[in-house]
Amino acid sequence: VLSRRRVCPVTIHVPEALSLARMTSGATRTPPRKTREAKPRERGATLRDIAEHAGVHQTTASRALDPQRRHHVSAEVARRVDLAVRSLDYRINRAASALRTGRSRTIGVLVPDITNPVFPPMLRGIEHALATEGMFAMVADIEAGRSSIEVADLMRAQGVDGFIIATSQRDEPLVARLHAAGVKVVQVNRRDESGEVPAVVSDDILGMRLAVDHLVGFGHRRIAHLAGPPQFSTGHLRKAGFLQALHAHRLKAAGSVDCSAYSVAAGAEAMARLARRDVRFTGVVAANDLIAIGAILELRRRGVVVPHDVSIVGHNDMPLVDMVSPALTTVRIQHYEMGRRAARLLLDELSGVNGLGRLGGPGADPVGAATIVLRPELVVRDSSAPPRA
Amino acid sequence: VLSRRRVCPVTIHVPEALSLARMTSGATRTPPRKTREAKPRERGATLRDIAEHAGVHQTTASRALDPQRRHHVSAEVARRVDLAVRSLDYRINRAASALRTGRSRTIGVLVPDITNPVFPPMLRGIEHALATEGMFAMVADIEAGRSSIEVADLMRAQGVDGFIIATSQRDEPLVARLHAAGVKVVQVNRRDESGEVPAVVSDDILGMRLAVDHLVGFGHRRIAHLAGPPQFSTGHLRKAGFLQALHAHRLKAAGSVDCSAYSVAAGAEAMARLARRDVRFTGVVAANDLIAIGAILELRRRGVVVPHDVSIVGHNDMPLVDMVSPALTTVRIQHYEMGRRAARLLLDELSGVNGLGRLGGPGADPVGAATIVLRPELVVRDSSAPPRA
DNA sequence: CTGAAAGCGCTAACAA
DNA sequence: TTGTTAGCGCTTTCAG
Repeated sequence: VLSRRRVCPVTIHVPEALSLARMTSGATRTPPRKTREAKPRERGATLRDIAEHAGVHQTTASRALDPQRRHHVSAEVARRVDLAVRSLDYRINRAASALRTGRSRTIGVLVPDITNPVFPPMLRGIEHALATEGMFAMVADIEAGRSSIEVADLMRAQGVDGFIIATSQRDEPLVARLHAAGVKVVQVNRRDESGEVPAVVSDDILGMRLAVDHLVGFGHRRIAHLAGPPQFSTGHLRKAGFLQALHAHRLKAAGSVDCSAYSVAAGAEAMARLARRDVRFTGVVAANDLIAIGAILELRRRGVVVPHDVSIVGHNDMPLVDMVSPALTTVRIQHYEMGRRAARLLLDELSGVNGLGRLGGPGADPVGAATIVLRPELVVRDSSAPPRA
Repeated sequence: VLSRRRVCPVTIHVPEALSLARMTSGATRTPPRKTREAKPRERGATLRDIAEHAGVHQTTASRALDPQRRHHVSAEVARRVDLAVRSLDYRINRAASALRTGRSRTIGVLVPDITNPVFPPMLRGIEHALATEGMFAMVADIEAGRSSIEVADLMRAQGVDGFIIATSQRDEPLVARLHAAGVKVVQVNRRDESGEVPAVVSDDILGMRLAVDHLVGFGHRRIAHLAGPPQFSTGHLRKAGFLQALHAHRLKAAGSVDCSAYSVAAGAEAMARLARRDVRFTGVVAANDLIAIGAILELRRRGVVVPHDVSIVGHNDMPLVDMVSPALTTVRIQHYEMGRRAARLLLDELSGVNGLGRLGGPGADPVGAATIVLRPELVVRDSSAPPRA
């Protein structure tokens, strides 16, 4: 029986200093760590190794390594600990840290379709903001058929510290559920309508006003709208903004049809429906660039030339829309900045006022959730022009 | 002193069954858990709660919840455990699990620039593959100025089970370093040249042959190349493939210039350099679509019409290149599939042959690393045509 | 400023 | 098939 109890029979690729530390410590401990043996991968140096190498107690080493508490240890100790870290190639074990503190330094990000060019820059903004705090994003692409609730539950099990959600519908059960459970959530780009969960969005109403004003400025009077899916705040608000902007000019919509999705196909299909209605229009404001492109394709198919016969304005200023033919006039929104701000907002929530003052949970923020609204700008290109005389 | 030692003075939002379990257990345990008190967020039910609710031991509950070991437990117990899970809204604590097992069910993904439309579908493939195993991707966008080595080290600290790397240069210190440390790594799209680390790539040589054969088939004889950055395998191999394909037709390159990046700007700049050389060409094969578009812009600026005066073929079939003017003839590569396969390869490595047979580390796979090469296909559109007579 | 002690929630090894 | 025991590596009291 005793023969099985040897200390770490094999050691591979472990710096010498480290294995020394291990051996010395072996004696002072309860029975040697047998669990150490057949691990999936050798584990690196631990805090105990650092402590021994630096000749201090674990606790002290831990303090020396935490920027927050670093100044509670003597300069000399800090130096020795740093040295040990370097010579043993120590990396903190976040799993252990997470288990102990309940914080994983990870956040969950839910996007509806990374393939939609709107989201990559947002993701970028999110990651860059997280990186400044040494945190990471666990990204999940919620494809059709996968429940965002299930994915979020898995992420909660993983211990994410909070969520950034770009999949919100206007009535979004997931957001409500997470919020009710006291989980920190920030919405980005789209938002639910509870008003209880913070969000970072573009000013969709203003965006549509820019588009409408532009066409009206050209002299267009008969303007139609290809609306986004009404279950998203973007679709809903842009449509409202469109109508509102027309109203300000004392105009009525020449027509408006909802698209089933933000896609080229849906845009083409919607334009076909609009055309079938036999309404007259000289300008079209689309809820998004993909829809605008679909519309252009459908018009072309019908022998209508953009912008000669009909002007079209998109929304988002996706990459390459300056290269399509005709180059698309569109409303540029701040994707990267939206992502960045959303992450910052979440970080603030995690460490900030709400962190300990209240216990989180529903109603934790009686003032109402923070909402950040970013300003879009119009980018005029070739798909819009004055109407034919 | 004693007054401070009360057990959990406040309990909020905890299901009744749960708090009951807690109280009962309190007695049988060592001193009551004081650490429980001011946590960042209330923790949910634990395995111990489940065990008590189901009237079995923790270990048994654990077994019942692990699909691997579930059949080692009686059907009745399994049922009771499932019931407990549902009624207590239990979610496994992966941090604890990770600490114990050394596996986090997370993998790290490094991309050079998510904003480049090549990567989102790859990411998608990766995530979908991981999702089948309930795993997640921690994605980091390695922007200029952030060291991929540092990011990877942070991710290692987070305990990722492996890496998928899309940032490889031909001589990639990161890949070498990780591999040397016995970390599981798979490369996608680009690969290093050590040949020791598995990769999933597109057949770049074949891709260029398709492009060249297409132009030659049209009757082009003077064909130039706009090469990708030579430090990437894609840039290097596509250039080699281009030359090789020309050679097979007994032709010589009309010229070849390297681009400094895969971008529209770099493509335009390279085309300008090529034009300045005063070489004659009727066809151009670009290493990537963005470069091709940059080239088209630059040619247009110089009064050269595509495809009337010069034909251009791109590479990748990025979204929207069918909409640019002229619609781009290009080589389509399987982005989504590359990502999916890369993830599967990594998963196999993690659970498979290498998992326990060898100890990982350098030389763990004496047969040589697996490489998966996917076939590209040519997509003919409007940017290529027979040369003028 | 430093150290001792305890335990976060889980699972592997062993024993019954 | 089930239970016992121990400990993964960290941080948090609390005591000196």
